Amino acid sequence: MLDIKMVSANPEKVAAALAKRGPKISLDHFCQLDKERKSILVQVEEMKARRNTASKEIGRKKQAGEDAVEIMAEMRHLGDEIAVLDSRLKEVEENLSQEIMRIPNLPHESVPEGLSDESNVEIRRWGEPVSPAAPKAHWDIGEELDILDFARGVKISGARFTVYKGLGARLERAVINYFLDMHTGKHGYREIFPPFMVNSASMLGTGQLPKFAEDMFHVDGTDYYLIPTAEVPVTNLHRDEILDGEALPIYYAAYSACFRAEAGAAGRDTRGLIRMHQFNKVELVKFTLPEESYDELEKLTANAEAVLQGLGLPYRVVALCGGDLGFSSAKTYDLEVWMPAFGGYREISSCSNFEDFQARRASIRFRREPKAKPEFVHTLNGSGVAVGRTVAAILENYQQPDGSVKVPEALLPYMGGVEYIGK
RNA sequence: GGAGAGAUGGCCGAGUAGGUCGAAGGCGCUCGCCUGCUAAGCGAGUAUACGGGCCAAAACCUGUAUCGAGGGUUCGAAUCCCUCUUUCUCCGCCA
Repeated sequence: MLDIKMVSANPEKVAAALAKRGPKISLDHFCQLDKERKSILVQVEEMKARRNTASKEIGRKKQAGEDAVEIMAEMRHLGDEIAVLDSRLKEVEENLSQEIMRIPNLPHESVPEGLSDESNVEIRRWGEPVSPAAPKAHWDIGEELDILDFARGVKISGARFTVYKGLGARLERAVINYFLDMHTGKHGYREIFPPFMVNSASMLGTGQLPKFAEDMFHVDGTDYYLIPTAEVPVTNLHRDEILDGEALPIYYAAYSACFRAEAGAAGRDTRGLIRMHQFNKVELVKFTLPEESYDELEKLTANAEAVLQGLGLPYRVVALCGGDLGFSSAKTYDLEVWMPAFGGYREISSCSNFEDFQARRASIRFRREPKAKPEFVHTLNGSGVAVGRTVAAILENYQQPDGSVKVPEALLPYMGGVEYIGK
């Protein structure tokens, strides 16, 4: 969330920055609530101050054996009035905090103008997209080789679930390990294996709640949600903490299964591994000094790119325009991998700098010096990268004329030396 | 799941017949003094949020709230009552 003080002091500036995201986001209601809150606060605090002095006076009188009945009666009235104002204040504050949580992050100045993904700007490409004459889609390859079983996924669970079998299951596991090993090795991230269910406070901390409840799976009768990404548990690791400035930046890499309801995606990507209710992902999360977060975003993106390069998968990097930017993000690069059967690039990673937007909501701070005032850290995260989509890309990019799939060299150690699937 | 005991400031730890307790004391930390350095010693200071004084900040002054969270009783609650969360110990169950 944004800083309430900052918004209320510069509503025009904030509105102008938000305009980049598209349809006007009105701040009028927010400003009005903020004003109301302050005026009630001034009144009620003055009344409480009076009550506090009077209460002390009563205590003093009683100890001195004097009569205090009159003041006590007076204070009873005042107490009633305070109660009324307090409850109104609470109501206003609740509305205000809902209102501030509804306002998205301000896009960074470098974010391209534009309202749809068509305005996203390609930054660079890596690798030569090569497609066989008649490329097969990964779901056909997977079924022909009997390593993906969509029909049985539907039977035992439902649409958007699949079963990996044999070398398919092994390939998925190999990719996970390859990613983790590269990030925790060469790239210097600390490995985290988080819970796959978190409480609502964590979901609020990273911004999935209150706005996006319908995108998640909730465990009935509990306060638990299935995580849509490891970003949630890993970023919340330091919720309500004050970190030592010396410890920054902190780099975490986490594998997790991810669960998404995909409400509103009916009919999209119904075949294959692209859009599942459950998928695997290795996520990169950083906590950094504010002045370093944009450098760190570049490095984070490069780290995500490195695994695609290591696998020899062609991809491109795209800077999201204002209209395509996620709610909490100030700037995002998407990595899109080449999918031969699709004949185009598909998103496989999203790397974002949230600046202090998540940190403020989750109260993640640091001190530059031991006695210095706490400041909010900047948080970043990026997929490093989506595993299911990577497997899909491998199947399509490494398909052979004889129907088999060549295993990328980097994965050989993880595949027990198997060089081809289906041979 | 059952029984019992806890949850206080950066840390440790007082504080239950409700009143001057934002909270003793200690440690740590900061600044100053002092001893030729160090150690010891002396003095002062040392929470956060949100308001107001000054709608340009900082500093300062001041108010309110905060002793796990929420609610209640009361003129007044760290202290009493209720609910919840959580930690520890024991029992049961389980991977």
